[in-house]
Amino acid sequence: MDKKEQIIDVAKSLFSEKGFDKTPVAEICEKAKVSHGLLFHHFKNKNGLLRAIFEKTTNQVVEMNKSLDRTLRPIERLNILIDQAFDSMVHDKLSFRLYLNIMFQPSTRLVLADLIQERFSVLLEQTKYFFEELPAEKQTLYSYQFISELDGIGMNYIYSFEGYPLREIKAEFKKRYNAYIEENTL
Amino acid sequence: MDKKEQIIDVAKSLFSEKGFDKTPVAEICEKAKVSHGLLFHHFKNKNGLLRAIFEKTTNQVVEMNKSLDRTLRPIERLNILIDQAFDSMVHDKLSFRLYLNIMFQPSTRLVLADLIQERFSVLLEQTKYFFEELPAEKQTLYSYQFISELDGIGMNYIYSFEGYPLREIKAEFKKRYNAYIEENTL
Amino acid sequence: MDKKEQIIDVAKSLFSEKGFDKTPVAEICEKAKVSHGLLFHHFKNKNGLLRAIFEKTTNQVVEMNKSLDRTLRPIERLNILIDQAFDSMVHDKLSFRLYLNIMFQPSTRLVLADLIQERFSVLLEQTKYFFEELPAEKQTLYSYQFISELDGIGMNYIYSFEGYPLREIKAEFKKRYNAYIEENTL
Amino acid sequence: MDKKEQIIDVAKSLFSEKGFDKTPVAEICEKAKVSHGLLFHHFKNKNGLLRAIFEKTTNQVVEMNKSLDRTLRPIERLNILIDQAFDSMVHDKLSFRLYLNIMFQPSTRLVLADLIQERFSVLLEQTKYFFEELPAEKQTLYSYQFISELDGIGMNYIYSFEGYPLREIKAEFKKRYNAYIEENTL
DNA sequence: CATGAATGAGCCTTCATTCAT
DNA sequence: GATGAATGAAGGCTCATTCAT
Repeated sequence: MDKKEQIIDVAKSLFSEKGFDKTPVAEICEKAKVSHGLLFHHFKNKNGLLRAIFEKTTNQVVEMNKSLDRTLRPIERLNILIDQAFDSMVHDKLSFRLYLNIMFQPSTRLVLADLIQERFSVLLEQTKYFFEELPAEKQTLYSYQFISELDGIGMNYIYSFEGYPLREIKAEFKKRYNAYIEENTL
Repeated sequence: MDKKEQIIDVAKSLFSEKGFDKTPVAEICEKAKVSHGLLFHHFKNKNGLLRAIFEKTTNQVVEMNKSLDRTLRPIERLNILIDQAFDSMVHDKLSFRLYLNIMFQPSTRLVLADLIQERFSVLLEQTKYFFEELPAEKQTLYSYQFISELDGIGMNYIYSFEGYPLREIKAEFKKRYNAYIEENTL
Repeated sequence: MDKKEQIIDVAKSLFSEKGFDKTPVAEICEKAKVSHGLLFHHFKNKNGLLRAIFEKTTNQVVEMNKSLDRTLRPIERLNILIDQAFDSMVHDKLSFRLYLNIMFQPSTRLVLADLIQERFSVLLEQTKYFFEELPAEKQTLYSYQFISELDGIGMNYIYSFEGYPLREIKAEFKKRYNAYIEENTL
Repeated sequence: MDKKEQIIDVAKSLFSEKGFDKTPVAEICEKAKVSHGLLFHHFKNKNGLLRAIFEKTTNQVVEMNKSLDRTLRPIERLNILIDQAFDSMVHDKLSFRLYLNIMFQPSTRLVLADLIQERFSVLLEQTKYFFEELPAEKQTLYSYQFISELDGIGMNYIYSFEGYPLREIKAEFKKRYNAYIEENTL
């Protein structure tokens, strides 16, 4: 039982649930059954802990993307990714809430500025790759649009009061991006 | 110069810039040139101030919507609203940042729970109205989708590192929602 | 009973007795019967409190000097000052201990750098004035020497283990500086 | 490369530069490239390390004194010692700063109480020896005075803002103590 | 001799809120 | 309406020291 990993897990969960700023270090220690000192032994700061979490999550996202079978056609890979994306909205709300919390809290955003920048660049590149068969300017446009819409859907779904038509929205979403690729591929 | 209004303005600006939690009441007082006592005379507490700001903003959004000329056809009203929405992303980043900050900070979200619920309902209803000529289930679907995508575009644009293709995305967005209406209207 | 002044008094006493770094703010508050918050309401920092104390002491030293009757001859004024200086070693050990503690703790020295610089300049100027009848280079030399020796005597006396011959050293000290003036005045 | 000696050197340097209290053991370990465990293996605790340093320095001072050629006349030995003392002010500021820091920090003073007492006694005895040809009460007086003045000059020089007339002060100092001996020796 | 994970007490500081004037 | 001194709880962080390996 690696205590460092334990701290990260507990912290991620608490940050997601209560927000970074509203999570006392003391509570993390308590829940992770770890002394105060140890947390600061492994992480420079509360901020440092946040960075560690963010980096870990970025890696997971990138890995997920890399794992896509490159022998598949773009449109097939795209559909797999869309499935994964919507799946994680449903099954990994934790990560998504934390992501939203971090992104729109100026203080944390600042702390992670470089990592956010980096993650976004990677994501953008990987997304463009789905549209590789399209003209360059379309690749960029659709990528930004793809990411934006996915974010928007996620953020509305995650905190929605019942009745969010996720299934239908996903269907529509999938249909549309398939169309983008197909119409330009003819 | 109404001091109460002054407090609201300063607070809104600071909350947007630094985040609600990271804005000390003391700083609001200082910048608004008002004593601590006065602020708490006008607002029950810091949360009360936030609620006042949120309510005011909700009203403005609703007013904006109501002001749409009801003699116009839905598709025309829709296009006007889309223009307004994208315009405010560009010219009123303040409000949008504050909105995002508040929505995804569990603590503030809780404080405003009822107001958020209310604002969303109103927004959803008003949006459905654009799609009144479509079948009911489409109205709901497109409304959720419309709001989600707009949020997603806004949040990515507002915090983007240069190069966000807002103009093109807006064009695509407009084209698409026009199509939704037209194809179902035939 | 001005609470701010109360804090200063208690702090000065504690800083002197235990050293600045070893004096918890909590203890100052406790002894001054003042809340934690108030201390930080009046002083920016623990450092700010130290600066306030130092400034106040500097003013007292300067006032003491200014109060010397300017109609007296330099040599008379000098003797009065020497009396005062040795008196305060005996009766105001508090200030002297604090002074020594502050001066030789790199951290506090840094915090007070500008104030130390300033105090020293004023002291040097005022001291030179005693030797105004002497050639310029002697004025400077004797002033530095005067201050240095007084510091040295004070610091050895203040923490000495019994038996420090303060009286005799003072006599010798006085005799010598009188001689400096007289021999050059002929 | 004896690690114990290495620790002492690094610690002495850091204590001098930042002050004992403001030097974390961790930093000593880091700079000395030694683990925490090892430091506490060699020294009982941080205080123990300080004591080791102090004792070592005392020995060096005493050795310096002992090395004076006993066949020389007191006045000659005195002049050699004065040269050495002023030399070390210029070339071994490190030790002097540490000495000052330790002496006037109540906490460290307490930790070293016995060693300080001891060092002072030895120093006083050795100093008296320079004045052996004088009457007993003069021996004591001049010794205290000699030590005090030397301390005062050192502390003002070591932390002076440019322009300290060390050379002239030394000349005056030497002249005076030579005079003390000569006039009493006639 | 050597390492470094782990502990826990203690300290400075922030900040929303109250209340006498 | 208006002020600002005063409160007190809570939080982040440092650091000497121990101990299993």
